Amino acid sequence: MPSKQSPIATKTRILDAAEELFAQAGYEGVSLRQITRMAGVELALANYHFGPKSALFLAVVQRRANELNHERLQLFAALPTPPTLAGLIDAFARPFMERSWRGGAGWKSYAQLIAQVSTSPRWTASVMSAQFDEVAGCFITGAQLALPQARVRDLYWGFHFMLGALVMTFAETGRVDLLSGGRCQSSRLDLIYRRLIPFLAAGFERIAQVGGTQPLPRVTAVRRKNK
Amino acid sequence: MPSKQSPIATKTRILDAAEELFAQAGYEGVSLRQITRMAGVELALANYHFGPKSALFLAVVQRRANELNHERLQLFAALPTPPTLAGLIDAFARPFMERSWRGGAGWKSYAQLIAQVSTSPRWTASVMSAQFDEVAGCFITGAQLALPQARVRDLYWGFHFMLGALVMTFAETGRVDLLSGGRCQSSRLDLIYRRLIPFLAAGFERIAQVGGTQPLPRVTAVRRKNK
DNA sequence: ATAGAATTTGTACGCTCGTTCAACTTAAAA
DNA sequence: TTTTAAGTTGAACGAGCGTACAAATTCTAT
Repeated sequence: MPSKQSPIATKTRILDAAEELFAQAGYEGVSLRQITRMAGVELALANYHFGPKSALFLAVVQRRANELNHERLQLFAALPTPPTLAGLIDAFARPFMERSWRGGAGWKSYAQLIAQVSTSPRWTASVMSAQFDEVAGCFITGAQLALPQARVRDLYWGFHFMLGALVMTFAETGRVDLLSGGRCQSSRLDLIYRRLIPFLAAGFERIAQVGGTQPLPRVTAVRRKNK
Repeated sequence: MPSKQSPIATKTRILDAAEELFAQAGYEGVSLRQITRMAGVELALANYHFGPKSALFLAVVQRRANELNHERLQLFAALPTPPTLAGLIDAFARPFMERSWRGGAGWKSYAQLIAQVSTSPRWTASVMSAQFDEVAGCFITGAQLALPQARVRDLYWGFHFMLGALVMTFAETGRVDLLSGGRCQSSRLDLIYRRLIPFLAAGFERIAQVGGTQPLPRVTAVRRKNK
């Protein structure tokens, strides 16, 4: 006796389960059987609604990407001209951060999933760039206004470093919890955020000043001597 | 006719192949058959030399971790007292960065593998913390000397952000290449490094000053209004 | 030279994987 | 009410998976 509910309910349940499991174990680490079992639906429904596994994965990523991009653009538009650097960084980071913090378990899983996808070369072009690079371009444009003396290339690198710090935060691996003996908690995204924005703003400002011209500390020579 | 060579040569070939493939597709994304095929050895040799697949994965991570940790500690010891902040960051980042840059394909794969492992909750405690947290603790100790006015908790968060930027760089996903239209190249780790160290040093300094007390830019109010 | 240990080979087992499909049930349109 | 489409079910397919093991080979020490 097939218990037929609204097809969008079925699709949502599959997406939710896939989101959580993919975030925990990665694309190949999860089987369609695990996903449909957690979703409480039959195996074949995954294929019926989404096609092959890879398309389901893409659907999981896309579902929340649009909402994120939309709000980021809204916040960009609401900035003054020229924007402050901290305001620009906040406008980029806050939509994701706030949802991961209090948007429910789904958004938390999504953030962890994006964190893993961001560091894997095989998903970069097809998933990350395809979904997020348009808005990233807007960020760079805003950064040029906020730091007009900076060279564009340095702003790209700043964006790259910013992404790294964000991604590491989203991942919520709990490593800093272990390392600090509990003094820091990965789950307190609000406390992290208060430090993240000044950290990144200061980094951008320094990069805008010195670019790639700064001589590096000469620790290498000492290493050679000791070896 | 079994072509028997030195067993350490066999083990090395398996480790090299596993390292490269794990870096490309993750733990579950690679089969022992793929690994042994690339290594040019029989399937059963993987089990004979390393035991189950999970032990092979751990062996891949451990092989280069010891060398890294050792040199990091050497560089720490060679720093003046108190260390400069940039020197401390350099001592932590350079061993990995320099090997990933010109240490050959193996080190490059290893860096990409560590980047993926770093953002996956399931490997954090058993792999990342177990291998690298002792040296990470030394970094924090040094940071306390370099920034005596900072609260320790803020230094942990600075370390967390630094790890994120490092990991994103190691991943070499090529995303910034796409985003910048070729103006930036993920593979030019030397050029990135010149910007990474000042970026991180400035971030640490700012965090040491303001900690979590900084009020955030009030973009949220605008968002509410627009919605 | 030969015994014994270490390494390599080839094959096989049981299991899970993604995908497919015809039959069946439900909802909506005529 | 009948027709038609959409959604669901359960079973099956071939393929690849990690692991195990006895036989064959090569090295090492006596």
